[in-house]
Amino acid sequence: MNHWLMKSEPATFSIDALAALPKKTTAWDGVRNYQARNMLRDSMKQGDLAFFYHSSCELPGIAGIVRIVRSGYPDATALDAKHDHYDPASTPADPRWYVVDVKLETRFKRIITLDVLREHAADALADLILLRRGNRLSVMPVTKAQWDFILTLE
DNA sequence: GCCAACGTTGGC
DNA sequence: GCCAACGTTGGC
Repeated sequence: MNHWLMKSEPATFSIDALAALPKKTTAWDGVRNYQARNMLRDSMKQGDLAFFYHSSCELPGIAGIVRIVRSGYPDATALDAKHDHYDPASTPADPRWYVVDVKLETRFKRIITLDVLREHAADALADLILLRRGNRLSVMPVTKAQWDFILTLE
């Protein structure tokens, strides 16, 4: 089983919004970056766990954990001309963008803030992609060691 | 709102 | 295939 971190702007889709859904499950759509797409399409497997990260907000940080409940399949929002995330270059025969389905596993009582994560940037989290300068990747792998360490910060 | 960093686009 | 211009991300 692999571990991941997935970013979302809470103003667009927050962990509370996920918790409010009937089955606490949704397609993680709208990713339009090839590196992230490749992970959604090729690497994320049913049963994997991912941190749900809130970005571009008052308190950036990890808000909880989701489980991947369906591996990669084409992003329908890219095929819908009326949708904000429509991409005319993506077609049903040759889909360009992918989603996975995620289900809420745990909502942390308190966010593990970016500040707290940064406190360990010199040691346990030295290689965490999230903390790399200029990092913009919205879906990224997390090692088991990083995952376990971050859980101790909750 | 600012700005650094980075990915993408398009002219050549 | 290069690279400047542009758009986006995301923290502050």
